[in-house]
Amino acid sequence: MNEQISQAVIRRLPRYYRYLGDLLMQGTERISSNELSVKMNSTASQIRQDLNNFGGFGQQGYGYNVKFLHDEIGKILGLDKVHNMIIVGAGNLAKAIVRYDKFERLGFPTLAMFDVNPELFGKTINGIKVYSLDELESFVKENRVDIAALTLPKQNAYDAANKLVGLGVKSIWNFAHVDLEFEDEDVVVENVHLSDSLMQLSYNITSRK
Amino acid sequence: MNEQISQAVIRRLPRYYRYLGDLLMQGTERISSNELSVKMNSTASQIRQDLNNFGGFGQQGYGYNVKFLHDEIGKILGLDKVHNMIIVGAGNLAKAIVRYDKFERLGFPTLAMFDVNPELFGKTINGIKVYSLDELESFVKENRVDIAALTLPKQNAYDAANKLVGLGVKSIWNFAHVDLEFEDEDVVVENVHLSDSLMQLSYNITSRK
DNA sequence: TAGATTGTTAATCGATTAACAATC
DNA sequence: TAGATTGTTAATCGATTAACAATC
Repeated sequence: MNEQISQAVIRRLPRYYRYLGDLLMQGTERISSNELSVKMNSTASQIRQDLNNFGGFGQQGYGYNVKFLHDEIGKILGLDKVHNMIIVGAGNLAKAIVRYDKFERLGFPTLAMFDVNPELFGKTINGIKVYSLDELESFVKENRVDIAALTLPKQNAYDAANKLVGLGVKSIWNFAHVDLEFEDEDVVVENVHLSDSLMQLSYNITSRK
Repeated sequence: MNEQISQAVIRRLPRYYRYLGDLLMQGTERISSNELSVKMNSTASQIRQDLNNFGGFGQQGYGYNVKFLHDEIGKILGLDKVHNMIIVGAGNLAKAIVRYDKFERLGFPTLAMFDVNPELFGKTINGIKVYSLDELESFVKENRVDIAALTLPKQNAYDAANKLVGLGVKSIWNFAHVDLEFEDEDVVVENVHLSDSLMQLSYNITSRK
């Protein structure tokens, strides 16, 4: 798999996955790109183009088998594998993530949380233990950590991120309001910048007036 | 202001705002599009194009005045105005939002939270009171509510969203994993789909292998 | 076989980058 | 005035949409 697929396409995959999951639950067996495009408010053409980046999942004259396509997109997204997660920074956002069962169900269990605040050490949130940041190194060495969610303040995010990458963690789900960059080319970063999102909303409010 | 500006541009504005804010704090007075592009890992051309959608903020031979540009982008994003916010669904994510002072500092104070759980009624989180969802109507009528953050489960999100829009709330910051659509054309929705974000990360992990 | 719908190529549209004249 | 750097037009690149032959 080497023809680099654009992030525009990747960003749409979870949405396909969600709509197909809904259809599956409703017991729908097959769907055409056109029917799906109506539901999703997109175009049949885009759907077919997107899917054909990964292979021919449909059948002429029939459309797509919902269950099969759902499974295939799941595999493309790596949802057939378990990705162990740790959360660095045990604040409110961390709590929200660790209490949100859905991530675990999707194959992203949280193994542990880390913080600098000694009052939290040893406490558990939703059954997940909070460790001292000092224990990060030994923890990462003893456990397979696929993803580190960074939910700490801007100022501490850089150091934590570098430490994590130094320890071999290859992917970071970054909630801190900074742009992380690494020398190591195969570190993957996904940013969730809530204030950027809020500002975008604000712009769209303002521009409608 | 009518030449519709693309969301691709808008999505970059908060990032400009952040970098300019950092420069401001460092005491930098002026910056050229080229210097800024190096810092931001983008292109000088893109920066100039983006900014010129809104006006000529620079000066030939000089570059951009950091403070002036920062302020102007703030105004474009509507950060010179206060946007009152309520949070519907007083779960962990709601707590994270209401405890994150930054939003208030940016001009997005939270007025109140709403939930269905009677145990929460009357409680305050970070000084913000939790009301019953039944009180939503009277609250919205008595207070100016610019933004409603939706942090409740999928199943309840539709109803809450429709109720809000029916009451005249024009913009929704949607954390529920559904796509909201409204007849009212000037309702603005900004989605934060955390699981989509996580899946995108997962894809990028998988595709690097 | 006829009808439906995909997979895929071609056309269009929009966004990014390059180039350069205008101007501070 | 000379140098720097913008604002803006033109060129390129990439993503979306349209069209249609392939095929179930």
